[in-house]
Amino acid sequence: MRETQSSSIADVAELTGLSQDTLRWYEREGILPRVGRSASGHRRYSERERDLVLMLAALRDTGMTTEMMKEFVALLGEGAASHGRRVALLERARERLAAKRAEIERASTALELKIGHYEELIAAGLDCDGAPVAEEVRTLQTARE
Amino acid sequence: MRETQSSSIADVAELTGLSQDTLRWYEREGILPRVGRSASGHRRYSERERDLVLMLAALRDTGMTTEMMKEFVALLGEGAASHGRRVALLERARERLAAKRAEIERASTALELKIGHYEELIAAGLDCDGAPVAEEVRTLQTARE
DNA sequence: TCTTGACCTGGAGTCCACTCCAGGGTTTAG
DNA sequence: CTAAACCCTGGAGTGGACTCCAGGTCAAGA
Repeated sequence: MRETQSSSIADVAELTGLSQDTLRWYEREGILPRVGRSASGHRRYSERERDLVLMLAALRDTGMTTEMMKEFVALLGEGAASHGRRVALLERARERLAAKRAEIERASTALELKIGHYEELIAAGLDCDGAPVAEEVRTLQTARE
Repeated sequence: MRETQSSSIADVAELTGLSQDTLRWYEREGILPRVGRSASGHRRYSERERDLVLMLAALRDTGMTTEMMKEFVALLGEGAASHGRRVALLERARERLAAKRAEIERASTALELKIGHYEELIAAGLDCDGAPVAEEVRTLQTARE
């Protein structure tokens, strides 16, 4: 039986949804360890390497920074003893996410208030200073572009 | 009675939480219309201008882009007839926010799964391939740094 | 008078995560 | 033999929203 097939960068890009440029850039930045090359110097991804890229794509999609991804890959190299530190890293990512969520919720509330404010003004036929709005202006108010 | 006091850029920065550099940059980019100047060329913000900056700071905090802020200020100049278009702009901001929220929720779910995965492995005393982990390694697993 | 401090302008630099490009090699189909 | 695909490297460019800086003006205080 032949060894597990290796894939080209195009295959891995397709598989993971990362662009070829991104794959090359991850390698240059040391986020992804150097991938094997064919005789002609083209990247050939082994199954292990493919799986690693898939995991990195998943971590990226959790909003992790590339710096954290790099740390995570380093921990993978340390085996099972680093499980605790991996969890800690993931929890840092969770905290980042929680902060972003809080930020969004806050912004959302503020925005709804502001939208409500304008809708009230329009409904009441008033301008921002509380003065009534002329009829011919009111017909313009529902225009959206 | 004297006219309402004008403020220095330092005051307005303090009031709005925007940096002096940001205030100057908003003006340069045309997000904020040119502010009045004193005889010596220093910015003097009138009450109206202060309120406008406060509003911009609030819009910024809703995650609006500076481009949208610029549009919004332009609509302010058109008076009550632009209320509808202002609402439309705010609704665009709302959609951006909704998209970001969806993104975060998705990321959050993925992250919880991943954290759960590692916690299970540690609890079960297994490494990623399902092989048992040696006792002396297990004591390292709870280490977080 | 000298210094300090607040402010001015225009331009350059920063961060992040890519993305694009020039210039070159190799492999495959016709 | 040649053209088209595919890939390589190192370096430069992008976008958004600032942030920093050099070099200069101006007013008030010791």
